Amino acid sequence: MELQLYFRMNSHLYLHDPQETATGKKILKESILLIHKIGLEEFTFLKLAKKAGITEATVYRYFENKHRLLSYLVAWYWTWLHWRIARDTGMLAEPEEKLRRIIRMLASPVRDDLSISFVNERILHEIVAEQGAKAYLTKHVGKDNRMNFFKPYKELCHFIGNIILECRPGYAYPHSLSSTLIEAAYMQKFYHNHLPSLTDFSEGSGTKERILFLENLVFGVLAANQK
Amino acid sequence: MELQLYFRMNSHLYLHDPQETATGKKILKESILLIHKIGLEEFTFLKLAKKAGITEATVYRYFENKHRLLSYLVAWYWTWLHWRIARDTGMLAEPEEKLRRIIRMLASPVRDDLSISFVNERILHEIVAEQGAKAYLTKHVGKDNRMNFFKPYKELCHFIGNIILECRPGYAYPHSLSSTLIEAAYMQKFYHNHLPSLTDFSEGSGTKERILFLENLVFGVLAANQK
DNA sequence: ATGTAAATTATAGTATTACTATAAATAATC
DNA sequence: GATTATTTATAGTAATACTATAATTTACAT
Repeated sequence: MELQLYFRMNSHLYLHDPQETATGKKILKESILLIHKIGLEEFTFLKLAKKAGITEATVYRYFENKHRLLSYLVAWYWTWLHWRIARDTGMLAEPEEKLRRIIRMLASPVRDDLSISFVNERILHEIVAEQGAKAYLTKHVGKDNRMNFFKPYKELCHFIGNIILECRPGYAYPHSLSSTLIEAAYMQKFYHNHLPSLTDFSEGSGTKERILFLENLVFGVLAANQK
Repeated sequence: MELQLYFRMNSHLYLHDPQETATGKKILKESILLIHKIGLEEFTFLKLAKKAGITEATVYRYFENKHRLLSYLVAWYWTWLHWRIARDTGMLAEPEEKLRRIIRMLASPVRDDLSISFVNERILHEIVAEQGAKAYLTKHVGKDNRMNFFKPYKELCHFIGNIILECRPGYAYPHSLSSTLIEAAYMQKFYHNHLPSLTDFSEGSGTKERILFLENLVFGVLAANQK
């Protein structure tokens, strides 16, 4: 029996739980590949259906529209990353050590061999980095928020915020620093790939330099806010 | 004779220079109001045309599509902000003082009485904050970049990066810190408005707190990277 | 095994969107 | 005042984002 990763998702994100059926899983798997390949704007349910060997109407039975599907995938991603971060920092004693590990995990590309589910996490990571912001940059962000679509992201942000507070009890902006850190990790990667003059990283992967920048940023701020 | 603000824009952004005709200016003015009102997803050239009292085809004579129009508006905005920042920091002696002024300008809402053009800068500022990222979060970001669509943003980023370098010659990440600062200023405002638990700001405008957070961030990093 | 209900998928359609082609009107210039 | 260039209007098309309903498959109780 194969190990399957399963996260219970907010039921308002879907019409029909895609994790429950083979067709649903195929929709998730293929939509990740297709959104990654052609981008959210070009992505349609018809193209997805053809790629997945099902009909358009079938996709509509699972997801109201492509934005909901994106929100689902993004929520799944943050849930997964949070789970991984919690797992990999749990045994560390010092909050500074935890923070260092988190920065490394935020800034590093996802390795393929970690895929133990029907989701290609490496590709999904790239989708989140390149278009994840579109999940909330909408006019209906308030409504979506009231339905708790962003809960996984918020929980990760709080998790990291608490570690920041452990490092510097009394620091006034743990959540703002946490959300800034997460955004900067993904943003700097995007900029380095596509608009490199907005960064100071040399050609190549740049992962190490990005980690150094983020460490310098976070620990610089913390050093300036001594206990 | 009325004072009119005019920036020469990258000619690849439009098919027909909207700043040259009354109809063109009307398109800019009304598109800002409409995108702000209904969001980029719901925004169509037909709706814009009806609102502006012209036909859809007329809009297409000026802009290839709505994404180009957004790119134009966003580029205009960064050009305008850069001009304002250069103007308001030029007479300041100390780089730290300049940086403080820049942070204030990035984090503060735009006041209405500054509108001396056919563009409503206050509304445009909100568009850039809420959906400006969509201008580059696309599959064709590389192509757009090669056509220099993002030059105004890059130039602002370099301008601020140079001031950071004046504060700390030898600091390794002036551009990354600059782009992170700009993004964080807008992002924290968006979060504060729509996903407040990702920040630590109290209800109300939060402008002062956002400025304090950003100052603490930037000057904390700089303090940790002593000359 | 078989009948019935429930779940799932397929087919067919509609209004809107994102354009293009071309005709008509207006303005600019000599 | 005629010619040319510019601008706008009209009319269309293929694709998109859905909805309604019919057909099929699956589930499972007897």
